Amino acid sequence: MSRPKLQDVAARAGVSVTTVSRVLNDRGYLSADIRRRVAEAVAELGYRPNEIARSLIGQKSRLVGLIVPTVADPFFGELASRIEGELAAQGYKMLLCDCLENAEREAEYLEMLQANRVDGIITSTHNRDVEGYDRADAPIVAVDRRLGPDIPMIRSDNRTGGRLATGHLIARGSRSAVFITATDHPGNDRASAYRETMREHGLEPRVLAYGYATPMRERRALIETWLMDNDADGVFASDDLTALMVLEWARKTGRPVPDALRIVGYDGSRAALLAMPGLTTVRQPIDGLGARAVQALIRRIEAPDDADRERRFSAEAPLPVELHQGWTS
Amino acid sequence: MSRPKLQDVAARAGVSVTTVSRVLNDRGYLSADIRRRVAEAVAELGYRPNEIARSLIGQKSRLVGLIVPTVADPFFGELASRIEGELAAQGYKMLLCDCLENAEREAEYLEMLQANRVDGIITSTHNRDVEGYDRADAPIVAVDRRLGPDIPMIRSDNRTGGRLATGHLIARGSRSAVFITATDHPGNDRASAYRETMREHGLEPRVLAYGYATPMRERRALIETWLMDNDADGVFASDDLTALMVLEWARKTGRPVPDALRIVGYDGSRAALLAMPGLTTVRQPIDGLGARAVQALIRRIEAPDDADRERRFSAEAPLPVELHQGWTS
DNA sequence: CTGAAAGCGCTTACAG
DNA sequence: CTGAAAGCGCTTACAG
Repeated sequence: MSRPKLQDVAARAGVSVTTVSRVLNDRGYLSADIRRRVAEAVAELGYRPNEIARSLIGQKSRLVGLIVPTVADPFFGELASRIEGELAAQGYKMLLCDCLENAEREAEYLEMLQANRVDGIITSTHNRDVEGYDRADAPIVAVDRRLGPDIPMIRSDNRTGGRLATGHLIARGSRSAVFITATDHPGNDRASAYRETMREHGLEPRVLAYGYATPMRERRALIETWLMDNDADGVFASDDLTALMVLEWARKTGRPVPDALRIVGYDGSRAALLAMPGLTTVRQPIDGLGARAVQALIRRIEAPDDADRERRFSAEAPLPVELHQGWTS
Repeated sequence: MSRPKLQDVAARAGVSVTTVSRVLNDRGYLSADIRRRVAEAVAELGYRPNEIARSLIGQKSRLVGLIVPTVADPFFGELASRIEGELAAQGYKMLLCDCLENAEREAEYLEMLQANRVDGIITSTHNRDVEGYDRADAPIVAVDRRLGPDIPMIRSDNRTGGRLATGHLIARGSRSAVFITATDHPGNDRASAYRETMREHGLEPRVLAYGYATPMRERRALIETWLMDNDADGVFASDDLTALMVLEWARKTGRPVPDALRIVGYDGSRAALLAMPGLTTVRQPIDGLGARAVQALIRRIEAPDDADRERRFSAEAPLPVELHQGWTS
């Protein structure tokens, strides 16, 4: 027999579909006898309400879309994991959209999510010029990304993170640390914090930006070439994978770490620190970012017209980061 | 104005909803004029068909559920990324279910996915005793997990992987290599390959199994204690993160790698190899696993009664693995 | 070539 | 306390 529907349950319990629906949703007064009969019929048939039909009526799907560059990256993987966990706890399901750092795909995903009537969208890519976020009709929350005045941006304290990392490198004796990042644009608080801190100590900042779209191999080649050509006694990498790449390069080329080269990463995902607890890095509160993003989104979903919200959000301080001290610095 | 529906488009184009639907789905003969008028109305209104309504009718949702331990792990993160990419290419969306290695959650997710009428499920956890897979009414495909005779198991060649790793350790001079894994059950081909290979060389196999549910810290403590108490000149870890953990322990305790301790990991995710290209490891074809899992699932979805299928599947060889040689062995 | 009507599986006023 | 009917936004026979 194919999937039982409400009608089948009703027939079996000897009541109307209305009544079954009410028992299932616990609405209105139901006699104990009816409740029992319906419950029995549900159990006997192994009935499960069709959530698609429910969504169609309720005008809400309890579905949320998550757009990330890729969950193959440990930081975004952990972020996605936390967000999904938080959503599940609140009764929401999550559609995963893995953009592979491709702006076109991101735009398509944005369309797809809306066609599937998601209740909201969390986005955490860094593609530029993605059309459609402004005219989306679902609430949106951005993680570490400025998307527009109306879209809450959840983030941790990149400025303090950048200052911590740079200040630490200098305190450990580095005079010519370089900052390695994907993109060096004005909104990159880690970059500006790095520059500020270097200048405050009378040191010359140098930023190496490899670009998001660069494939892994080229990225590695680019960074290694730069390090070969430019003397640096410290590296502040904007993510841990890059920091570990530099560490391996140092081993390969015989540069003693940390004596000749101090290395500091960024993110502090569990996977990265499990693999390499010795890495000095700035830990972002990934759990906190996920929890806050979900909370902000659900607030927007469930109270779309809350006038105070914007104000409260803009008043919220970014989440705190902390320096994890390893042996690489 | 709220979301336009088919009716609004029809009114604007001056045709019936039937006609609009046909234009949208490109069914039957439509005059060029009508096509144009409908297209215009769609564009002007920014109309997007409600996929939920479509699903309700079509009896298919083009939704697939993916159940994994957690995408915070680089292997499962990369696997999820590939699976999602492959599904998207075939016009399917993916609901992510991150179990956090919790069998209860897995059972709930299984219910939820069916209530949401997913067209199929891909599962890749290792929880035991999860009820419900046998009586699920959606096609299921398992990745590296034996779930029952009717459920295709997609996997790479664990046996060869285990032999490669163990044989390599021995060839590099190791006499007392230990195999570290989550669970050491009879179905673990890597474990049996390790044992076989050790015995073939007249060496005594030793397996350290820490258990899936063990939290990270305890896992680390357990492994480190074992290594302290038992002399081993080689480690074959069943995943790269564990191998890297051992590597860091060796550094901390001053054991020269590879001279005193040879280390081989397993999986070879891009993230792990990017972070630590020097790690010797057995690379699984993660892209291939994802592609084959999706292909198998879609075959089941679109041709549910293909009698030859089982036979073809059981005949399919596991995907090949390869040894990536780094400096840790 | 196009439209009126029924129906997908539910929920929700509205009666009684 | 319970049920008949309308409707969520679409698609699909069935007519014309």
